Amino acid sequence: MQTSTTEDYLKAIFKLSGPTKQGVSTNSIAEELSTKASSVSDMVKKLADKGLVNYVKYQGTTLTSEGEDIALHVIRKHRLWEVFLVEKLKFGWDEIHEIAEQLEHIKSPKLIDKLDEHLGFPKTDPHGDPIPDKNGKFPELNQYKLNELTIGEKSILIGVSEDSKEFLRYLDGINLKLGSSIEILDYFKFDKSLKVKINKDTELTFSELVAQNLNVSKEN
Amino acid sequence: MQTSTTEDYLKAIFKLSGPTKQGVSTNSIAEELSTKASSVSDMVKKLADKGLVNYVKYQGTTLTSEGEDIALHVIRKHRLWEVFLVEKLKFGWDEIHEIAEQLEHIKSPKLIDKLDEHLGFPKTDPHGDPIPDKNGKFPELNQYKLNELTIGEKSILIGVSEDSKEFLRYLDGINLKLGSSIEILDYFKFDKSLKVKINKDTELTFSELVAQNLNVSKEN
DNA sequence: CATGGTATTTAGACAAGCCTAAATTTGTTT
DNA sequence: AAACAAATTTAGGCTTGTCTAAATACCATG
Repeated sequence: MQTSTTEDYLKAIFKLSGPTKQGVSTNSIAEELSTKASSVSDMVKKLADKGLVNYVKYQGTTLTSEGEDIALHVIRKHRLWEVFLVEKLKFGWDEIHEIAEQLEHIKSPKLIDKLDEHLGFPKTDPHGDPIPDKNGKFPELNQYKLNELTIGEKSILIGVSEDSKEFLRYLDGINLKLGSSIEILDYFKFDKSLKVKINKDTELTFSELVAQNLNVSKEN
Repeated sequence: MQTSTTEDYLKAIFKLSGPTKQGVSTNSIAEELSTKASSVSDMVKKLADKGLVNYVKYQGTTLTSEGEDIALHVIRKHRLWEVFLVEKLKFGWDEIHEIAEQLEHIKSPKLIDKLDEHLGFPKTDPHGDPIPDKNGKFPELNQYKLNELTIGEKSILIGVSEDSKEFLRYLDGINLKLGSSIEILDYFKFDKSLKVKINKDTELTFSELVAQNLNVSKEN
């Protein structure tokens, strides 16, 4: 059984790996977890000893399949608890993250299965993020964050995860609406920004932050 | 904010203090928490430094009012989660303790108040134990464990917390039924056993374990 | 291809809690 | 009152995960 710190590291590495499963830098893990690079260096060595990550000095970290499995189960728990907090306890969607950060570490497989049932086997959390099933498989949703797509894929905007006025005005300004098409032209690893073509005519660049908040369906 | 270890110590000391709020021995805390007396010695010193317990070497430990307040809030959380597990998730009453042991350490006052509301402000947990309110006050229930009474008090049996065949047959054997009267004649500190008079005619002795499982109303 | 800057790792410490073994206090028994 | 047993505390160490400071590796730029 893992400590909650171990679970936090695996979850952070999973999140930072992105869909391409690239190696994750020590510094990025440190930033994600609000800790120091030296602590991360120590820790990933220990995780590697336990077979949860692949780690080569100076070359970044990836999850092993066992590590990924644990990360997916933690994400499952986090997202199910978020559904509970919003649906049953009537929390606002902006208050639930840090509570779910704690609840996700509760150890009891039976608890989480019963919670899943109690909630009616939801497929997504209150932010629209997909909830892995008990085997760690994501449901087939045809709903993605734009930054989960790869170069060349075409998609349709079906929603946003952020509803601040600033963000929505920005989308207006570039003429991006629900139903607009978005094609990924290029991906810049350095800042994770995306070059895209929208509405089949306009090329522009999205920062990672913008891309994360655009929910799309892949076009077949 | 307290660590969950601190909360566990305070809860254990509260439980062991009993209604008389007697000083608690190092060894009894160690046993309650499945740890060693030397660890307890260390820890109560630290708790005393933080103002949560009164500790005099070789003379036992009591809670300060601040320590008691924390203990009562942990108990509140534990019992509310137990209600949730049984009422909402349909757990059996025998499976919930260790899950609640984890859930009781979740930090979020708002969470616990919303949970309380969601559950309809229950006054007792699935074992019949009273749930302190958000100020740490126990509800007035006129329902007690027999071992919470003091010498001289008279009571009526209204329920049992343990429903094994062995226990129920034992009660039959001494002619103790719902509605029977029980008067506390004496209390033996050494093994926490009670000398009682039942049905206004028969004197006998209950072990602590038996007394804990007899729920009574005080007679006015 | 040398050099400087950034990323990363190592070295050495620290706090929280736990342990075993040894010392000390308390309290009981004669 | 002495001596022994039980309870308790102290001493010294261990693990997990953290930190700062110093050393080292990588890489881009000139």
